[in-house]
Amino acid sequence: MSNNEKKTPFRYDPFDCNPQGFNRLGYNFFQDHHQNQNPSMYNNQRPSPTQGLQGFDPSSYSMSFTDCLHGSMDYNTLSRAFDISCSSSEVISPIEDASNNKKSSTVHAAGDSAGINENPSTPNSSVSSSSNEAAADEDSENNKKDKQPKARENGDHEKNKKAGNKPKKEKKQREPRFAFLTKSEIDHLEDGYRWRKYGQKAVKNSPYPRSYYRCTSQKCTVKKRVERSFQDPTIVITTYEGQHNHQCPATLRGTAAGMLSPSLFGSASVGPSFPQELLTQLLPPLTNNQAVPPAMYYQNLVPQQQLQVPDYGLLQDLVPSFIQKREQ
DNA sequence: CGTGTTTGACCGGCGC
DNA sequence: GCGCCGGTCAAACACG
Repeated sequence: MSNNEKKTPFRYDPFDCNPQGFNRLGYNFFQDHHQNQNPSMYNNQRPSPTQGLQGFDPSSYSMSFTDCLHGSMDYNTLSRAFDISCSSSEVISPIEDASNNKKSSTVHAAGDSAGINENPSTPNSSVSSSSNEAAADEDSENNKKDKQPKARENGDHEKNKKAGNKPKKEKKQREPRFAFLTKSEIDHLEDGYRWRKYGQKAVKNSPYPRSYYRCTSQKCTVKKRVERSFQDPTIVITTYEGQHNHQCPATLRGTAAGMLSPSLFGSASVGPSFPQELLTQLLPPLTNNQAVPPAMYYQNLVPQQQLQVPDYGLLQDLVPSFIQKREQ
């Protein structure tokens, strides 16, 4: 119910461009890379609690992220940018897709710390992750269930599920996913797009349910999941899947999103006026098949001091994998 | 009436 | 084979 927004005092006002508005939300991001198929990455060394955004210099990202904004980078490039960034900031870390396989879902979702227990906490308040199925994990991913019944997504889903028609496992490329950890009291954050909730499920080992949203725009298959970290209820985990193939409604309306010029993403301009909710509006339309993790924007925009999550297993689970990837 | 939410049922993968 | 679980569907419902 969109009433969540009404309830929370932290409701973001897109027009509120003051720094405080920005600071209301602490966030970071994690990237759930599908290419990281090695489950062990979750279990291995964890970054020290002092790692994370410490020393993170947003300005170092400006180039890459600006490019991202313009959709001029491919995912590999982005990844490289991430790696570079990581090397200097130790912030970003690719992680397995949070939901494409059970392993990872247990990881980031709430609570099932099974498999990834001890994790030095990261000082960051938020983490984001993205996954790019197209990138590298075809094998395992494709063999796994394609939860989103392809047929359904394509429209002819009518009675398929009942009919039990199994059009054999066709290779399915899943949409890239980008997850965000947001410190917010709002469950469903405004991001400029319109979403329709199509499901809600209880999350194992978590008192907080997970909500499933789908972009209401026709032919836009973007979905997002929203759940709350059970370890730190103030953290909302939003996972986007896919990219919008249309303009952001808010942008079209000439709202705040329209004010957000990509140039503002320059390091110097990383304005406090960029609330998390708006960031996704800046995502370029699906002009190519590259994944452009909004997370990067977040990363670029979020001053580390805003990241203030004290404890959250989620992040702990997510960040380490980044580190490892970087070290590979 | 259009739009969005709720919620139980269903599907399919996975582990045992 | 069975149960668990994540994800989705779709009817019913709520709301403006």
